[in-house]
Amino acid sequence: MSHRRPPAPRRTYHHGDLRNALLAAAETIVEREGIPALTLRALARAAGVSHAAPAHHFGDLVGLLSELAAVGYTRLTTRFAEAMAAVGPAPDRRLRAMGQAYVGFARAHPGLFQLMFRAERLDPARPALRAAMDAAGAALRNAIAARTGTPASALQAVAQAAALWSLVHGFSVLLIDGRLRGLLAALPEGEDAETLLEAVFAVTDVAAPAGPDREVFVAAAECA
Amino acid sequence: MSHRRPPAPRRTYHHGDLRNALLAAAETIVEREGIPALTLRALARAAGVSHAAPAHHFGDLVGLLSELAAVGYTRLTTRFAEAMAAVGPAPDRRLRAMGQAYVGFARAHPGLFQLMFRAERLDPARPALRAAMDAAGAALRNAIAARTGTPASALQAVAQAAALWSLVHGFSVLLIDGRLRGLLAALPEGEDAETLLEAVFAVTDVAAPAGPDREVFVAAAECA
DNA sequence: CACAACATCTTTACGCTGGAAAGATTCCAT
DNA sequence: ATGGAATCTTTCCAGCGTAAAGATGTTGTG
Repeated sequence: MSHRRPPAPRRTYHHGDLRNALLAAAETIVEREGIPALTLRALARAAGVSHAAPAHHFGDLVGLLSELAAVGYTRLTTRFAEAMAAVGPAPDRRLRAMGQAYVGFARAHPGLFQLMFRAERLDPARPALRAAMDAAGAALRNAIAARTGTPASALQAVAQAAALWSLVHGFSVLLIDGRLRGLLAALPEGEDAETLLEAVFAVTDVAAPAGPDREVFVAAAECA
Repeated sequence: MSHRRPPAPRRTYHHGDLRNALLAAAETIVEREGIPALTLRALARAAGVSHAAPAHHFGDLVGLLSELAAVGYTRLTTRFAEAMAAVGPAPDRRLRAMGQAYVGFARAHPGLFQLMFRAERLDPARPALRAAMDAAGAALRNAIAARTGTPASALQAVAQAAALWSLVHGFSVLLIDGRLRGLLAALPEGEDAETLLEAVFAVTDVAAPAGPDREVFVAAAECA
């Protein structure tokens, strides 16, 4: 089944598409045994090739991890698109759906997610990684801008973006690390991480219908 | 039974207080060269001892990293206490001060902060680490509970805690990783990460008594 | 003071890792 | 078909964590 596509950059020979096989094997290793277990040699063993074969395709370990992180970012981007398409055009719902997609991705692929933010083991200069990161970042920024509309100030616009990203990212990281176990245990019966996230959104009003009224109300409440 | 003198720790034998010397050297390595550079052998070289000496004090690498993370948590806890003591008894200000202390700690000790949340390289069963983590967590919970008062529901109470923690943690992680550089560059002249954090607090109304409008902010500040 | 038990550090050794270098195999263009 | 290039293997080296045994200074006990 070796069909040839003119612009196809992958020529199959011995193993046939070893590069993609390595990426797939790398992902299962990272999800099942964690990032430290993802070594060039372990990967080569899993793929049934010599330990030097991965280095040929990815240069070194940083190259492999960067390439794997890139597939993570593109997958996250498509997940963003799907989640937003599923809730219609309302900017509020779209932004909230994206936040849920962010956390959902982290829960579905914790190892990959952690790798995507392990800066010291990635090389952002790699074209694939940079492009994938830019795409994901652009999707996030667009959704935030669409919801914010015309902000009162540049500071507020930036703050809203930073707030939403910080919130969903922090929630994802803490949840994956099991740091929220205590809080989850304190939840009423039947509530899980997903409903907690919704409640977090409601409390922060970052991804909920907003207006200056609420802020004024809060300020007034503090006075009393 | 071992007496301990803070000013003159030269009480032990060969090297004298090698354990603390190792912890100090480990911190400088982690801050200057990152977590991957913190190896038992590099640490031994930095301390001028044989490469097996650290293993005797910490068991293995996980033990060393756990012990170092523990000093990070205790330092964070004292930073919490100092920051809250500096702003008086108002629960709002205290909570906000704690959030700022959280991010400030991450900025001051990025390597240590990252290590503290590198679950796969830590052993939470270590008494020192567990105790230090519990202390920091208790401080955080107390400050949140003091501000929340009597919440409308258990879900909301948990959500407020999760929201604040997620927000400051996510902000810290993204800031340290340089992921907020783009947003920081979009800030008005003279604004830095600190003012962005304040704006984030204002937007999320999790730890801020005021909205983004200066009038509202001033009004609320006068009330307090 | 003598001496044994102990804690601390060093030496040695083993298997694992990433990476470089060179050889072998297969594909592709000509 | 043939030369060149891409792909994979083999070999080798230094660094790593860790275990075990040896060396050295400290400390408790008579």
